[in-house]
Amino acid sequence: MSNVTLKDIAEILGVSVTTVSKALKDYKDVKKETREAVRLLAEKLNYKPNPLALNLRNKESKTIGVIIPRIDHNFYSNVLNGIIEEAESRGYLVIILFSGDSAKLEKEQVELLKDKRVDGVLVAVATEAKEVDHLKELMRNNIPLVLFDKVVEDLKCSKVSIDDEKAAFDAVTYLIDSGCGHIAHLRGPLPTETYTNRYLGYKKAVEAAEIQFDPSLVYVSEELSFEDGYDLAKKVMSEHPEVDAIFAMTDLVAMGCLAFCKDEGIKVPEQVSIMGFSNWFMSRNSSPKLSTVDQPITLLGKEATSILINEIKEKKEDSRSLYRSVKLPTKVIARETTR
Amino acid sequence: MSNVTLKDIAEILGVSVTTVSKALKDYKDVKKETREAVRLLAEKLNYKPNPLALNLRNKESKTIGVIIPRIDHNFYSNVLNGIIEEAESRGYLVIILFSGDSAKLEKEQVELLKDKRVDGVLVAVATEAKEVDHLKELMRNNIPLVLFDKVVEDLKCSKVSIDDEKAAFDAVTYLIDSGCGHIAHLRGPLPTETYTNRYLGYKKAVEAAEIQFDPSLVYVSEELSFEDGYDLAKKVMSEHPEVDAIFAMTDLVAMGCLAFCKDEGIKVPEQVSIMGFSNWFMSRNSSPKLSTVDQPITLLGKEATSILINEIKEKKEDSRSLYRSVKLPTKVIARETTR
DNA sequence: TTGTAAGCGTTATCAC
DNA sequence: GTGATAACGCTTACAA
Repeated sequence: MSNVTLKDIAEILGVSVTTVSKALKDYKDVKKETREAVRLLAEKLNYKPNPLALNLRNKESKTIGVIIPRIDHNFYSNVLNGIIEEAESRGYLVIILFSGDSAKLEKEQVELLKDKRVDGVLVAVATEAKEVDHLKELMRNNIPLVLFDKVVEDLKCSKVSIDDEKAAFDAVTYLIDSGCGHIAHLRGPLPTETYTNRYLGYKKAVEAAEIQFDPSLVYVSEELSFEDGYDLAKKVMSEHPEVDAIFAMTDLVAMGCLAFCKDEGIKVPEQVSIMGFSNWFMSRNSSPKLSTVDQPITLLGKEATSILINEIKEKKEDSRSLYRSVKLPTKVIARETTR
Repeated sequence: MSNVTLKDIAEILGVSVTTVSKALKDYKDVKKETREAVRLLAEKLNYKPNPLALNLRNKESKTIGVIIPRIDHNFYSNVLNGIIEEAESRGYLVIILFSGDSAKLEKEQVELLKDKRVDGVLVAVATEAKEVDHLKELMRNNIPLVLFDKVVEDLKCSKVSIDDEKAAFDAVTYLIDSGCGHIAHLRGPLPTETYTNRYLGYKKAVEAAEIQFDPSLVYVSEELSFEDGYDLAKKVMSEHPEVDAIFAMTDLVAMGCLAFCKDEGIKVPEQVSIMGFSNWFMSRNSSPKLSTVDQPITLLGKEATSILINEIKEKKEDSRSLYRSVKLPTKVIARETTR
């Protein structure tokens, strides 16, 4: 059986609880033999300190909370991978809650975590979350907070995200360098910063190459779905037959484009290059294999967690440092849908 | 600010902590006015009981632990969806740990959860886990345990899984009913029960239709990858040109088969029907759209969690009931790769 | 070198 | 009606 307490050990050995506690923590003021005896018995009884008691005494839970919009999405499950690994290796447990991309639910989850006394919180803010009062409230309560993925600029806390603008810039520059001059861009819904940044990168790359920027080459996919990609590719090709490259803001949409081209007998990449975004594992399984942009997703989770835990430690030592803002670099993966 | 305690309220009101506690819990033996006053102030100060203290007192953590092989896999992230939702709605938080399909790591994670005093544990056992001593140890410690997905038969605890055998039986029967008589089966690696059950379902369906069972029509995919599907389809068609249907144990492999057929100009489903398994979201995005078997994955998570929490409650009341063993039913989704 | 006592926040028990 | 006390398991001044 388990659940051995200090008291149990103390009673068996006929010493006080204090002594047992000290012996186990290598206090110098306990006699060698006593210490040995205690350790031996503790080992034998498989003593493990009760974290519930420690939590209460130390006013910490050794737990961090994570709020993400959803989990059935490759991006977030990979981030979680990094978060959980990093947290575990540093002695923290992770509690996961979903916001379902609803500002209201996000607020409730923050509340729940606060009430549960987690030591710190990691949030990928909901798409529709404009208000950040609940996050400010967290900080007012002196609970370390780190934002990741979707980031709110005017909130004074650490942030970790992908450098979407540069990623898109690099991807489009790659297309241009490979000889494409009429590049269409399929972007995501407007209010989302991620997609706006990718769009901005596209625009800058085009302009940097001294190609006239043509707004009519930018299309919006609302659903970010395979079907959207298929339909939009059709639209692009009929409205702009001169197009020789499509840069889609996510792989699934790019694969829709690819399917359309195959169905229409449009040669990829000879006639039209296709560049995706995310390096989703399925992108390796298309034929031709999709070129895309790789994001260090797991690293994103690790990094955010590492910063958060550092802030938790700093808080305990009253040595608060400046908030960090990290943008992780990406890499263009040229496979077979680009020249 | 937060972190208001009973003591704070008591001091302000000039009553004892006991009275405050009672007032807040609707004890009948506290005067109406006192109760009102306490509640009002508690509300105003936004008092929230400190769960760390409650945990210690009640010897429970209101937390359940989950061990899964990995998270970057559609199946497990969907299960987690169900687990977290159900747990949250019943007042429990969820801690997630990975086994990486390693028996050794799984053992360590179980240990960690035990030390952390979670109230119950949910495990999808690692593929290579043959030994279950660590799980037995949990039960010896009287910590409720529910197994899900991969299940170990000779362990006395509740289990929730998909009825793989019946699912495969139904899928293959569908193929037979649609006129296929030479059905190849692509199964997963041998020691895994899931794949063996699907294989058994395939075999039974064939035999039930009085078709001579031919072991050479069964192929093993070690990697469960798209490429495996592609290569295996090639092998099947060259070794058994008479084959008019392929039943693959997972959608990704089925999509590999489909890609091979397309490349070779084999008409699907006219010449060869293809049936996948899992109803992975991408299966809707192939052309033709993949027929498959839908599994109630999120429900699996919900169900396992519900049973676990019930057992936790029963344990508190010393009213242990029998272990439940649930097999969730599946559904054949006939799309365009079957007749 | 060892032990006593207080405290973390809560609640159940028993006096008053 | 109300409150003092003990207890959950652990740590740490402070005494002895």
